[in-house]
Amino acid sequence: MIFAILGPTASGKSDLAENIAKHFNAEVINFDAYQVYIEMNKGTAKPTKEFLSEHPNYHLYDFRHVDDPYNIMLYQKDGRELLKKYAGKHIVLVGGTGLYLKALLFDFKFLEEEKMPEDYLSNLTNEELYEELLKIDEADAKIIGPHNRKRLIRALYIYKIHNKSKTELNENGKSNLLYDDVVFIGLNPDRNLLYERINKRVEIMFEDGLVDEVNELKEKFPKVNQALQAIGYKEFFNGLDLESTKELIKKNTRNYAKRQMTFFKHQFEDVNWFENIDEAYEYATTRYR
RNA sequence: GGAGGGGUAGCGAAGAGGCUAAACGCGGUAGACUGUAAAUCUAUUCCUUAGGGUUCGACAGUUCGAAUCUGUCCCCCUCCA
Repeated sequence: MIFAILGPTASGKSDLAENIAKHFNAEVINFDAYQVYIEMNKGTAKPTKEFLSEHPNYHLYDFRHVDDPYNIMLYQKDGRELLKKYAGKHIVLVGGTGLYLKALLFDFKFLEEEKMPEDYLSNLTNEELYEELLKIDEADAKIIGPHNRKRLIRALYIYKIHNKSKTELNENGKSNLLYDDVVFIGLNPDRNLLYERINKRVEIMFEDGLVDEVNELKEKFPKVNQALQAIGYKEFFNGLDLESTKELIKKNTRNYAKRQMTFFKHQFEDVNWFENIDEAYEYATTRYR
């Protein structure tokens, strides 16, 4: 069985995964875009290094340096290799990056490509980018909208290097589930409760030394920017005092949790939703063996 | 006690007779999503059975018409005593 555990941040996914993995003696594979980085610990709520070293069945955590950015294609490749390797065993997938999970389990195809230059099309205005994409791929342009600069540029870059529009390219990789033994288990705690837990968690991150970790990161990797877009890190660059920074992190995390729910609710079918981890655990362990 | 300034939607804040259910920001809610995804972007936010109904500290006025003008009252802030 492949148990895919999804839900917003601070919903209890990690605990649930740990319990289910223990019960089934399963391999655990992460699908969280930021827990892959070695230098990011406190702010990502990653399992501790001690825990990971004692649990060799945990995969795709803490293995990548922040100056060597990871991406969805690499994730898909690494993840699928692991799924193949442990095909005979129970597997637990946990994480918060819905798109990574989709790319792993569904029929998404990624072509080899050069990294997009940082300043690609930076001379064009949003309107010009939008007009350009409308000509090439009207459907995608309409989905992206005229203000979503980052994704407009990406769509145009795809066309430039692959000579096909995003819509054309995605045709061969529709939303077909590639594995037939996947059980989706979703955690959806009461919103107020979730927000309380998020607030509390951020407090604990600060107590645990998040500030030191961020300072160290800034010092060691002054040029890294991808990793520092993460919530719990980017807020330290706003020139705010510590208390305001903390409140901003709480707010951004709450907003993020909401976005995660939207993605999981709408991008995955056949999810068994639970309000708390006990019900979810009960479901997983009594229904499957 | 004296002199000023102010009370506007969940919060901050514009508006100084009709174009105002009230700009804008924040927060909230809903949504989009195929290579930066903890990213990026969109919609909505007084109530509503969608026809309307109640709003700008309270009450009473002026006016065809008031958040905007007048009076009284209640709060808040600053300065002088």
